[in-house]
Formats: sequence, structure tokens, C-alpha cells
Amino acid sequence: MNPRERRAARRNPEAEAAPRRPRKTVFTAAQIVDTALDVIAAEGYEALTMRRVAAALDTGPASLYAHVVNKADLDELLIGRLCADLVLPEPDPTAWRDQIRGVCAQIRDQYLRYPGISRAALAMAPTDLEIVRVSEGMLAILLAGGVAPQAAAWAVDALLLYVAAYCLELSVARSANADAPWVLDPAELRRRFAALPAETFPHTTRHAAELTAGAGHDRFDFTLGLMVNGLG
Amino acid sequence: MNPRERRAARRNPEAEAAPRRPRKTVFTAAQIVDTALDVIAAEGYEALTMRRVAAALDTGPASLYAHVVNKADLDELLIGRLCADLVLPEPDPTAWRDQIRGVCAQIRDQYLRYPGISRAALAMAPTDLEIVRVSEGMLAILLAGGVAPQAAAWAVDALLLYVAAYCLELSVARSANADAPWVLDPAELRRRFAALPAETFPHTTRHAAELTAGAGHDRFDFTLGLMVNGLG
DNA sequence: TTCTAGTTACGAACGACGTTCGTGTCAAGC
DNA sequence: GCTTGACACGAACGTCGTTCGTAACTAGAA
Repeated sequence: MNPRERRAARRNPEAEAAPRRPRKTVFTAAQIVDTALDVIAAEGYEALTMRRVAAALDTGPASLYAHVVNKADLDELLIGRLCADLVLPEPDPTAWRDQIRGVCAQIRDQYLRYPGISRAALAMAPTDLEIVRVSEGMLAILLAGGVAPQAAAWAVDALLLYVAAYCLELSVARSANADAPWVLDPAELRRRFAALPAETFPHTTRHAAELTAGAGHDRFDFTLGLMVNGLG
Repeated sequence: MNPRERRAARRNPEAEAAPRRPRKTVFTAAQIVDTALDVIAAEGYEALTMRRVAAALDTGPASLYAHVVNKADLDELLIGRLCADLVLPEPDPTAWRDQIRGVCAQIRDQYLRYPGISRAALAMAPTDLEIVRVSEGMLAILLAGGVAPQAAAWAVDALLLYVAAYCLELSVARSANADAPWVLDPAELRRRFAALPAETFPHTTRHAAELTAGAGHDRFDFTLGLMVNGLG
């Protein structure tokens, strides 16, 4: 089957193409996705190139285009694959805040397992069915919790956006930390803030500790709390 | 002066290099930044290449590297330039919510004037002094409003992150709309949501209107309200 | 003025990227 | 057994960011 048809079918399930006879092939689109995820997990999203994936599959880059339209298409398949692994709880009206936080934490951890992949998530129109499944699940939790439909719809969008941006920032900071000399572990960043001229940056220097504080995902939890608590 | 020194000086004002004699040059780093912004405003951030900027300056790409370390450095200069144009109000304890919203709206409009440039803002460590100036200004507003230092510090980060992500999503949707055939003006997107199988996506189909609603920056205002109101 | 030193400008090239073309290969239907 | 269509893939194209080597130029010393 043509990969363009496959993409169209993925986006629009009604137009499901007639199921051709299964043909024995050397490798499949799923193998490409798995290999790509391995590459990202090991070397980061920046290292994800068609050639790199092809090499990991012992072939040339041209072979991939029989199963994948584009690199953008591959990106879409990747985050679709990530979304497929998420478990969406049955909505419980008494625990909707924790449920939403839990789903967001799942997405966060999934993104961070594959550093930099959230860049692909941000640069993509959310048309893939697996993404819609996630947003449907979050919407269900919020509606069950009594959130008004309009607020719930916008909140899902805002939460997904923030989670992706948070993970991207984290991945960028880490990968930069790896090789660049001018970078920022929290302690070094704090030292820099404190060393700024105090007359032009009084609050930044005084509160350098707060600006760089936060073990683990404290910053993440704080922002999610801000958003979720505002929905009550 | 070596561009590496210039970058170092920009990041670390104490280490200000001895002011060399001003040398008459054919073009300066500021001209490169302005030209790059023109390119982005006209053709989007994706079209911003070293060659494109060089061509607009009637020269070859190699010439740029006398003033700019690399493309990442140019990105940094670009958003530094954007931040320099922001006006930060004198903190008013009685109007801090509106002041914060106003600053965020300024950032948003500045990002949207140069479509896709928020990608550069997200992929960057916030070390540039102009960015610190903005975050200092927002911090000042929040602290004047009585927000606790830790909450204020984290809120500044969350707000900047959300604004950048929001603008990136908007830019992506628009640029995709330009050429790709499979895309989403709000009406088309709503039709797609409504056309999904209702048994697996009951809430998405039922609330397709809410999911795609929002003229102007309603979604933006909603999320900012969520965050800002939670800080009281 | 002339010379020298150091900086700037830039054509040409390198390696890597995404993508396409054309050809070879192989399994399934008549 | 032969045809057919999908698949695999080497080779190539055009573009990207970046570097190298060299020519052009300016500022100060002689």
C-alpha cells in the first residue's frame, strides 16, 4: 500500500482502504517507528535523521520512503506511538484533579524518555487519531469533574501545550549541558543570576534561589496546580 | 572584535571587553539581525537561512560569520532584539494582574509578528540579558502584587513557556494552512471532530464546537487567566 | 608617503541533511 | 511459466550550516 494512502487512512478512519493481501516484506512501518524511538532514546531527537534510522536498519534512506511519506510523517507516527502507550483512567468525578495530573505526568514522562521529541509534538497539527484519543480521555475526566465544556476544551489544549513546552525546555537544557561549555546546571545558573548587577536586576539577584529552585518536577507540579485549581 | 568575544560579552557583562576602536565596516551585526527579522516577517522562520540573510545583504553566507557565531547565536540575537522592544510597566500593586497580562500580550504579539520565531525562543537557554530584563520586569510586577517569591519565580517561567508554545502552535497551524492540502481552518477542524466515530470519541464529537471555539486570542486569555488568578 | 599588521569580506568547498529517480528483485495471480 | 505490481535501494540532486584560504582594506608606524 502506498504510504500516502496509509497516512490518509490514519487521519481519516472512514476512508479505510480495502485491506490488501498481506505481503511479506523485509521490514514494516512499525519497525521504522521502533527503530526511530531507539535512536531518540539513545542520542536525542536531534540525532534522528532518515539516514540514521536507515543505517540502524542496515539499509539506505530511500528504503524508508516506501513506508513513510516524510520526516514530518515519521514524527507524527512517533508521537502517535507515544500516545498509544498512555493509559487513560475511567473518569472518577471525585478525583478528577488527580486524574488529570496523572495523565499529564504520564505524558511528561513519556516525552522525557525520548529527549527532544516534544519538539515534534509542538510542531504538529493534532490530527492523529491517537492524539485525539488522549484529548478525548482528558476531556472526559474534566467533564466528569463538572468543568464547563468550554473551559474543559480550552484547558485540555493548554495542558497539552504546557507539558510539551516544559519537556522541550528540559531536554534542551540537558542536551546543551552535554557538550556546550557555556551552560547551566541549576547551581551555576543561580550563581549567574546572583552575579548580575543588583541595581538593574534587583529582584533577580535577590531571588536567585527561588528562580532556580525545584527538585524533580516541582515547577511542573506548581504550574499544573495553577491551571487545574483554576478550573474548579 | 571576534564574534565569540561579543557573544561572551553579551552573556556576561562584567567581562566587558576593552572597547576597541570602532572600525568602519560594510555591515554590522545589528544589520544582520534586522535583515533576519525582515526575512522572518515576510517568509516565516522556516525560511530563515544563513544564505537567505546573506543574499538579502548582497553577499555570501561566509560573510555573516564575522559577526555571528552560528545560527543558534543569530537566534539568540533575534529574540534578544524582540525582548528589547518590550515596554515593562512600573509595578502597580493594585493592577498587577492586568500588568502581567499586558506584558504577556506584548510578547505574544511580538512573537506573532515574526511567525515561527517562538521556536527559537523555546529552544534556547534564557541567558541573554534582554531576556533576563523581561523576566526581571515580570518578577517585579508579581512581587509588588504580593505574590510569594517562590510562586512568582515559577509563575514567570510558566507564563513565558506558555506564551512561546501558544505562538508556536499558532504559527505552525497558519504556515501549514498555506501550502499543505490536509489542514485545518477552524471550521474544517470542527467538521473533522464532529465526523469522528461517536462511540469511541463521544465527548470530542459532542463538544466539537467548544474544542474549536475562540475568536482572536480567547484561548490565550483563558489560560493566562487560569494561571494569573491562581496566584492570588 | 610607504609599509606593515591585523581585521573584514567572501568565493569555493565540505559534509550532512531530506527527498526523488530509476532499476533491480521477488512473491502472488492467471 | 509468465506477467504484474509492490517493494528495496544505490545513486544522485538541491539545500542546509559551517570552514578555509585568500583578497581587500584600514590604521597606525616608519
